[in-house]
Amino acid sequence: MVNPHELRERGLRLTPQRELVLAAVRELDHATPEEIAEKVRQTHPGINLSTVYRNLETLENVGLVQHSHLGHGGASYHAAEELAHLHLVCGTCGSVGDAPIETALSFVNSLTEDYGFRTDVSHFSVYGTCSTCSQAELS
Amino acid sequence: MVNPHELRERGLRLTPQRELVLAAVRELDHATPEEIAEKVRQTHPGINLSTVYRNLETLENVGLVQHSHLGHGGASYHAAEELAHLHLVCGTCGSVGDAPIETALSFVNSLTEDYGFRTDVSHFSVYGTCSTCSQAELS
DNA sequence: ATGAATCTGCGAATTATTCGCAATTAGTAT
DNA sequence: ATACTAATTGCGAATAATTCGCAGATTCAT
Repeated sequence: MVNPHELRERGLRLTPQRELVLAAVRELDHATPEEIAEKVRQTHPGINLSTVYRNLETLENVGLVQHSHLGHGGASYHAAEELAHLHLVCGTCGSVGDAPIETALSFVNSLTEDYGFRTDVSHFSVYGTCSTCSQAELS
Repeated sequence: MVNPHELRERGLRLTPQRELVLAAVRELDHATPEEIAEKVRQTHPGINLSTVYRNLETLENVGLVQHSHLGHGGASYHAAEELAHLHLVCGTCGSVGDAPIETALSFVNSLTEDYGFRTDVSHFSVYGTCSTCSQAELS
């Protein structure tokens, strides 16, 4: 899951913790630091939460992982190579749906044209009500 | 600034703290609970931060105020009657720009059509890089 | 004026994240 | 292999933001 060279090439040391954090991010997809720590503990029970936070930051700095802000505000991490997509966060049930990034293309383009604002699509979140909860409201 | 009846009509008691919190939200526009407390303290020095939090929640429940999540995650409150607009949050300098809600209209519509997802535009945030920071990057 | 329910203040509890520091470890030079 | 330096880890404490419990105060209907 983790090629030692991808870390060394970016000037990072190869530690078991770091490799496991990266592997966990890749396996879990959109996980909180706490969830990532949980996953890592399956093979490395002693890992400290601070170490997870620090490695996430380090891995993000070298471009191997990214984070996005979903509903509540707590950051959620995913592998950089993962296809970027939109997050549809339901404020009622808390579910997070996905939509292809192309859906936002013309919207993103108009922000660039009109305001010079370059939207970071991977960091982008949409809040609202999912179809399930919308229907439940009617009854 | 605050008509007593708007609170009573919604089943809320009229307390100085509550009125001041609502007035502060209306004056400040997009303020954090801490900033709102600060404002209220100008006329009511003793107000407790918990009271501010509780009143914001109460006022939101009856539809007088709303909150949105900007950059970092901390909630920001504004009056419900305020014109809704998009927030363009710059991840580099932290500035928050505005754009008219119409910019997102077709985007919002396609989410509804394709996914049944009803986007809550007032809760909507766009992350990216503002034009100033974009230009600074080039040098 | 009285009473019940609502609010407030206060301090403690939570949750999420960061920090300082000493001990350990990885990678490099010998 | 050995030794050295800098990066990294674990740990516990520090912060920051928010929530909670509870006792006393206040609002509002009677």
